[in-house]
Amino acid sequence: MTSRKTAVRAGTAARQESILKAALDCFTGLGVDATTIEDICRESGASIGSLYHHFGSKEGVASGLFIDGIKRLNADLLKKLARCRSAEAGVRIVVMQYCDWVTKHRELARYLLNSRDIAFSEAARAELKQIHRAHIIAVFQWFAPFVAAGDMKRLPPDTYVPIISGPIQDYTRHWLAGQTQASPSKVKLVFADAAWNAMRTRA
Amino acid sequence: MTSRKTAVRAGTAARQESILKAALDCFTGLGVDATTIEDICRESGASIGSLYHHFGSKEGVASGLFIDGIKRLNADLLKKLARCRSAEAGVRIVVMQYCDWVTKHRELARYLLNSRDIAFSEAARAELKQIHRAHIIAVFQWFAPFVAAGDMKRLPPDTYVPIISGPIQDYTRHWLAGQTQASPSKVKLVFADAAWNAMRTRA
DNA sequence: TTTTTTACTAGAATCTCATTCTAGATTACC
DNA sequence: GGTAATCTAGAATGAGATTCTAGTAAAAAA
Repeated sequence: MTSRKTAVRAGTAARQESILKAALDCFTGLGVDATTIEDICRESGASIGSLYHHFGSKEGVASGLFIDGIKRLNADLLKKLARCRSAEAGVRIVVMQYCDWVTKHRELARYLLNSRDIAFSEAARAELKQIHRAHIIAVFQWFAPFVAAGDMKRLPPDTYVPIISGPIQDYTRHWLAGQTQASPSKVKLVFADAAWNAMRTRA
Repeated sequence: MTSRKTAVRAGTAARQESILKAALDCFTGLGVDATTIEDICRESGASIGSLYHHFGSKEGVASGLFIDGIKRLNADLLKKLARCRSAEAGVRIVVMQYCDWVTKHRELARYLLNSRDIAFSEAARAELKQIHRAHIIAVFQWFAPFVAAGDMKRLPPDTYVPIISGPIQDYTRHWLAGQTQASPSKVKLVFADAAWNAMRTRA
């Protein structure tokens, strides 16, 4: 296979974005199962052929939207984490930025929390796994020095994420699902405290 | 409306169970979206008409399986909780029984954790909400005396479940999704410790 | 510039299911 | 035994995802 210029055209990114945006609107309003390809085409102005050219299938649109959202969420966390200067600040920001991001991007967050990647194609799942792995490594690299210095507990590696992020994710999932609970911003300090208490080594 | 005997026939429960069992097998093996009604019929030996008579739709089968699973999970917890005699034992059993149940009923647990009730009908969602509410009330009634006695922290009511159960649920979801993590039974003590530490009032 | 290649758009035709419908079999209850 | 309901069957229908063929237009090559 000779290497080859892909020659992506000018309007392409815009068209893809318009399809993803339309898909999110439809998914939010009608539910993923109930939205048809035609709905997305109508809402985005793309033709069926165009949509299939760019995404290959309805599942391709769904996983594209999912991957795009996860990337934004992850990037936002890394940006904010980079500004922190202590283990406590880091642990707290993990909880706080999740609250803030979910509150700021409600529809997308609802979609991310309610889609289970199980329904995606093998390829999409592999990409997500790769993205997840890279993100976890980046976050762990940030925290590693603090664990080494004894500022944070040393636990089985796979337990950090559930203990720090599990509670706030569970809470926001219920909030987004429309249960009448206080908005995350009202309780985020409770969860940030809980997370830090679970991680701190000194009183 | 005059009250009226419903006259459910003898083999009915067995037939419904066979359909739910077949559905779980198909969902596990092929994924929910990819399994067809015909798949479930073939696997269960039921006809299309019979399946639709009992469940009304594919979504009806999916939500029936979900509701059935949630009921079992909840009932198992309440049974084990009733045997506990301290706040610490109660908090720990919430974590431990979740681990144990998920390990013992892997396929069903995977289905419960990966289905989002968002896709269900209004009626099914209402029933689930009702079941959830009743269960939460029962669990809170068990814990209330200990909170009143000062054995456990007093927090915003909606934060107890996320803080106690959120981490282990997050962990098991990843485990069931096939990430190469240690089985829940290997780390359940870590999560039980974390949950109790987050709730205890005395050192 | 002209030509050629390739990305991209369009939407009609196809095909895969979920669901509906009609008919008939079986069981509970009198 | 009668009869009214539950339950079983599977063919017919219809909705909608996907495919296919035919183009259009931008980029690369000439």
